[in-house]
Amino acid sequence: MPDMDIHIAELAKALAHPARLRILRLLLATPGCIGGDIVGAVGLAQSTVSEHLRILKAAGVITGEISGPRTCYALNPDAFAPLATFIGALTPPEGANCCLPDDKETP
Amino acid sequence: MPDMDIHIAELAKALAHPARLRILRLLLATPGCIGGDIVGAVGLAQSTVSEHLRILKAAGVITGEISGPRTCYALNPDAFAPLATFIGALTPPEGANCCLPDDKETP
DNA sequence: TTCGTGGATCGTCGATAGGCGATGTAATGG
DNA sequence: CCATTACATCGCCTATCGACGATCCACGAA
Repeated sequence: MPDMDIHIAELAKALAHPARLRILRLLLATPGCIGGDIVGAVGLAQSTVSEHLRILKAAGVITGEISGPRTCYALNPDAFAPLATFIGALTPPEGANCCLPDDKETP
Repeated sequence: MPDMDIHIAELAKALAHPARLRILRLLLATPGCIGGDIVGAVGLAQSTVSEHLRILKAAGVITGEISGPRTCYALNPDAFAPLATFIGALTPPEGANCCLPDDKETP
């Protein structure tokens, strides 16, 4: 049943670009609703950023809600579950750190 | 510092293909050392499978050790850590499940 | 040494992704 | 009403991916 694999591969593909990772980090760091601020932050053309947003939205990892003249993007954390499960399955033995969200790394 | 993002993107790209996911599942399910059995299992040409293995090896997610006439491939679970961390960071709020690789959720 | 086997590499093809500027389209502000 | 703002979409181009057959290479066996 390669169904799941295809879906997981699509999720991974959505993450397979630095610009999209940066966009996701921005959405994570921004509580509310940012629009074209993303364009300035990633340093790419507006059309390019719009395309990346479209890809992320198509993969289901973000949502875009039109709010007046702007569009409000937000993370959809649930969408990552299949990929996270897959990666978790590959890491049974030495994944010593379990669940601790230690933020103290990268001092 | 887009260093990390580039690395994470490479990891994600390694997972961004159903054939490679299948190969990883095979390596997970196989304790020892399989060689060309992979070719038969994924249903692609030998050269194509070899290329996928090369991509996985280049991303550092598997290791290939030449053992006589064959090559022994094995998972490298540690390699997924940066990607797993990134995905984990995107899932703070409603990700009630912490670390469990329990497959019994999905209500 | 010569063979046969298991992988790796090469060359090539069509398909897709990534980037940009230009243009299209709603909704707001004057 | 028209102008502006904020995105989305459209071509167009280059670069990379994915797949294959053909070929090369290294080792063990005869």
